[in-house]
Amino acid sequence: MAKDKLSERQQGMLAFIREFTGENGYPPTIRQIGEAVGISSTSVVNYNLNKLEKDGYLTRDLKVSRGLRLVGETPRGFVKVPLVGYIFASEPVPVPGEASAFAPDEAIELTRDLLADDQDLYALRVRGDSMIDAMVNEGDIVVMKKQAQARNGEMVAVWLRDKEETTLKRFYLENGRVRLQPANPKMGPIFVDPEKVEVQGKVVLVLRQLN
Amino acid sequence: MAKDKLSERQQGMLAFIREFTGENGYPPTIRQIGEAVGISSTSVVNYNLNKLEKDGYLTRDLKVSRGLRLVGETPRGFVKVPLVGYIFASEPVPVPGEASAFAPDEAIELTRDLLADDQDLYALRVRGDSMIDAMVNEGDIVVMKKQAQARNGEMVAVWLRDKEETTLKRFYLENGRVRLQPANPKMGPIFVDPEKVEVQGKVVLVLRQLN
DNA sequence: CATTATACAGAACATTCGTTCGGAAGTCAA
DNA sequence: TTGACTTCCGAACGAATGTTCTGTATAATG
Repeated sequence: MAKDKLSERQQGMLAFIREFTGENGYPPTIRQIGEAVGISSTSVVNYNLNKLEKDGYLTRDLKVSRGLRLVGETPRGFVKVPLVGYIFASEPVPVPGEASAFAPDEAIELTRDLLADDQDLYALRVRGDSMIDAMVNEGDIVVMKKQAQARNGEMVAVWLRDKEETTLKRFYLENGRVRLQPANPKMGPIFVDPEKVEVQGKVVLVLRQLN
Repeated sequence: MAKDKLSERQQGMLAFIREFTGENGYPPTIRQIGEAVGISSTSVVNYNLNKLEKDGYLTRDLKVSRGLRLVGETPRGFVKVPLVGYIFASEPVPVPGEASAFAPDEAIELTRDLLADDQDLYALRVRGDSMIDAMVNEGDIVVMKKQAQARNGEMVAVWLRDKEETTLKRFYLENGRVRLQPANPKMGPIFVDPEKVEVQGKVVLVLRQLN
């Protein structure tokens, strides 16, 4: 609660805890903190840690070695999504084989709060500019969730049998036909016979890195 | 190195370590691991940990409490980017004030490998569909790096003084004039007097979450 | 059969590590 | 001044925790 400014020592402690934890994968002990910031007595470190906790900068688990956690650093929720290939209009999208749970030459790491769900995900790099109507372009990465069915309104990757083409669209089944709505609101939908549509997966995230 | 398959116990240990660490921010003790997977003797846990280390599944720091680290389990690279507002065509983009280092009602967390740089970043939510030519749309999130100058080829947010409009384009200064190139390759560039262009920041990442 | 390696248990041991206590020095207000 | 409060130190205590040792059972090997 005390909204006092932190003492230099306390700032140093926070900085050290952050750095140490990042480097070692576990937090430092009281004695390590003391040594780092130049405190000879463990009780003083303890004293300041309690203060920092009261001020809301960290959480302590009493009686537990290294029982520290910086608040805000918390979530620690990662998802590693294998980058399994490319997506472009003229081919069906690759779907990672069941068996090959692991062979990802590459993977991207995302924080879990970017995703609603973290099961059955895989990522594809967009190749070519044939998907501009889906607002994705060469180099973008689309994160897909493996599923063969789509619910209305979901953005899915579909393979159009007769056109022999992959496309990313919002999916609507209505009046016995499938309406595929481009992401770009300035473009109109296309209508397809449900028999001719193969849902390859649902798009859950699009990433575009600029450099 | 032993490429034997892991015993069920060892898999359980790895899973527990991963879960515990994710939940608490620090790894479990030997005894906690033992309890979790049903091993009564600390020596047996130790034994299996050594085996797992030899097989390359984790790293141990001897003599150190909770001195465990799962390999491949992320170098813990987070970046917390404050979500400071909205971007739309009819207003200049907000730039977080120098002083207000903290006031982010919201923030998004990204893994560091998504970004080339992690300094001076902030995020904006796209409002409206007036930026479709930049391949971003309502609801998308753009991550910006604060900078007032652009180098050729960079994707920047610029404020066009005479049009009174914000736009996202690739920036090229050539022959004394500025060429602004839309992300959408099917659209042509616009040319502007350098005096009329205010660079508000560089776009480093575009995120689109679908739900 | 004897030998070796693996996987485990239990107990004891040795540190590491969090906690507590008495006290000292400084600041601030009554 | 006195008294409270804060910040610090040093030392000691006890619990938490990693390590080691002895021993057993099993399977594979020759």
